[in-house]
Amino acid sequence: MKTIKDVTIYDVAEALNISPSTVSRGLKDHPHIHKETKKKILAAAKEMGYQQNKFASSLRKRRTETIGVVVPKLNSYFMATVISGIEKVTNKHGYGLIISQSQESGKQETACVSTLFDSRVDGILISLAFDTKNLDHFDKLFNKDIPVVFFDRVADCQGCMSVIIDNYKAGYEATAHLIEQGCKRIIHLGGNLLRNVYSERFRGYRQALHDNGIEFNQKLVFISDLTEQSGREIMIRVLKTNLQPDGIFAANDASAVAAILEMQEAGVKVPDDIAVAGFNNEPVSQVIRPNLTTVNYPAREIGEIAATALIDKLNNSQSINYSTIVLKHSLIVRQSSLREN
Amino acid sequence: MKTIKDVTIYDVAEALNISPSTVSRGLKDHPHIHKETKKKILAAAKEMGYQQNKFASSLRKRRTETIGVVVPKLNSYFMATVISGIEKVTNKHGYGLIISQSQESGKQETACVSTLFDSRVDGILISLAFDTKNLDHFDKLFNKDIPVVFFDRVADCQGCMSVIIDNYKAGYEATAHLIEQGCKRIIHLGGNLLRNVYSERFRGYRQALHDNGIEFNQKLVFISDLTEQSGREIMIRVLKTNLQPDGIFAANDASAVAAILEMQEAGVKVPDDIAVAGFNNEPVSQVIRPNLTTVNYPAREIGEIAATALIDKLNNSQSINYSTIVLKHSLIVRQSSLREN
DNA sequence: GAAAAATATGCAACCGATTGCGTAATTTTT
DNA sequence: AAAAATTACGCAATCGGTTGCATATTTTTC
Repeated sequence: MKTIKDVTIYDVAEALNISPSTVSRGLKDHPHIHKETKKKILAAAKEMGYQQNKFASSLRKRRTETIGVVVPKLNSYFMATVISGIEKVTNKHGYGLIISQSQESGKQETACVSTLFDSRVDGILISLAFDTKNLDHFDKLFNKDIPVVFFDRVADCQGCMSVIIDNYKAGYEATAHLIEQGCKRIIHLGGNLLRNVYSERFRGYRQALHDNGIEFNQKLVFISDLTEQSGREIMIRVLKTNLQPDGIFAANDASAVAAILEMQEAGVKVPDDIAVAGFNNEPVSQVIRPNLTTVNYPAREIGEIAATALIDKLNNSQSINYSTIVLKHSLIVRQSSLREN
Repeated sequence: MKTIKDVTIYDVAEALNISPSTVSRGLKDHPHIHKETKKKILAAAKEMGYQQNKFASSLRKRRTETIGVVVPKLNSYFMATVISGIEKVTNKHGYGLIISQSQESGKQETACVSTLFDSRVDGILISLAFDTKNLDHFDKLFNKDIPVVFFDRVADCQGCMSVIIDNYKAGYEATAHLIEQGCKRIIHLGGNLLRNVYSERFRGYRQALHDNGIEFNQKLVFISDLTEQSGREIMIRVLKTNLQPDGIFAANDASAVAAILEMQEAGVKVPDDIAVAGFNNEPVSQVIRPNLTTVNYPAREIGEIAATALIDKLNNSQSINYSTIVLKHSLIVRQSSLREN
């Protein structure tokens, strides 16, 4: 066994002939320690290869300097980018990150939150699973005043923060744009309406129809898990009916792309027969021909801001308790919806 | 302040009128504890809402039950999928995960490893940055017998494990396939040759040329960072020269897709004028028209296996010390390289 | 120049789980 | 029935940093 003994503050204290408490305080720049003493401590610590033991510290301080993250799925461009943003911020502030996936299942989500709780994370960043119905699994956290920041797929709950975009407005804009291009029978490919992002986009869709004197038709709305698979299946079904859509507003790019591919195979022309708009501005939107009109979603910023908000809260519990941060989005118009006028 | 006191083994011990050590042992199924006693302990612990304090445990056991992960970039489909696989395994075994990004920089990588070391992770999973030149930054870990498992972008070092695919063979197969389709002047879009994955793919490319009596031409090789951006720029340059390529073997899908898009804009026909093969089988390969021929890379499996190997090593340090695990890949032939014969 | 205040350092009790060793109770062996 | 082995449990030290309070030293105040 090669378990080399680590250097502790006791070793440093002994080397300098001072007490461990002074070393501890010196290391963290405590105001009561003399400048010269601090210098000596820092120098000795460095030379001896001292390395703080975080457990001892956590044990005593009752803080782990670790943040838990729960996302529905890791392997989407959007989520990976959000996490990339989170990591950047937390890393800069010396926090560790524990990442887990709910796999779009409320049950799994409960398990993830529970595990993070058991790991005593200082706070949690979360985007809800498809079928999460209530927030009971957060009670443990609330009871212990562990802050929770929701991003993207958020929930109403008092005292916790949310980082989102205005999904209603974005849905409205996308739909209005399609209408402007002459669409009158617009299909909506939506996600589970339990989730704010999807219900809001849907609401925007309906309102845009209404404001432009188009009657809402429930038959044109398809709710699914928004996977490529589902997009294809729905499109196959649609093309067999006589719904005769002339536009599609999809709640994500994956299903929009799937729909386009399926239409092209069936000989339907995009955008002339059917114009399409997606959501998220994933890279694939610029690969598909015609390029996909979509809503730009500031993924990295969402991650950065959510993480910053959480850390802020942790460092300064009486900080401003804003409940919601809304980031800017923008409609990116590309060929998939642009018709010659 | 609402810092509610946690339930400890002392509380449980007191409630049952036994000693804390017995509670501790009972909780982890120690063989010296009576069955009935264990039952009582478990029941009481559950009822009282006992929750293990991992720091106290880590402090004493000198283990964190946490694994560090370093990847070049998080926001690629490939990496996100690998991590998804890692998370699945580590989560099942009760390990936490600390994820960090080197951003393809050796310097950043050193910082990441150092931070993970300071966090006392039990082991590390890593895929090397583009320009990592040596393994000095792992010395700390080696000195303390902290196991390191490399995946995808690996390095030679004694005593550590690697999880990869046979990149040489894959490169060979992709190139041979293009040759079979009649290509004679095949461009190679490669990555930094410091990294095994790219040098091996390149080696496969050369060998396939050689075995088919085609002379290697350095002018047809373009080394870059393999971003979409680079792919486009290189292609623009190529189309201005009189290199007259009739095939492209790209070391990843992103650059292959970029090349195709650029060619299509220039009126070059894929695959008839130039046939294309990529690498990784990212989702985008099935969106681009024509669909991209590529090498299927078992990303999730790589993550799962690397994590399993590491945990195995942690739980059983005298476990079999295989140095390398090679997973199966497969060439997926699609329209981008298929010509009418 | 004595009292008060400010500055600098040390003492020792934590935080909560783990574990080597000792002891008591029970069972097995001879 | 005595000795040995096994089983079940408790004692108390330990992991290493933190922090309230006490003490020592220096500076400021009147």
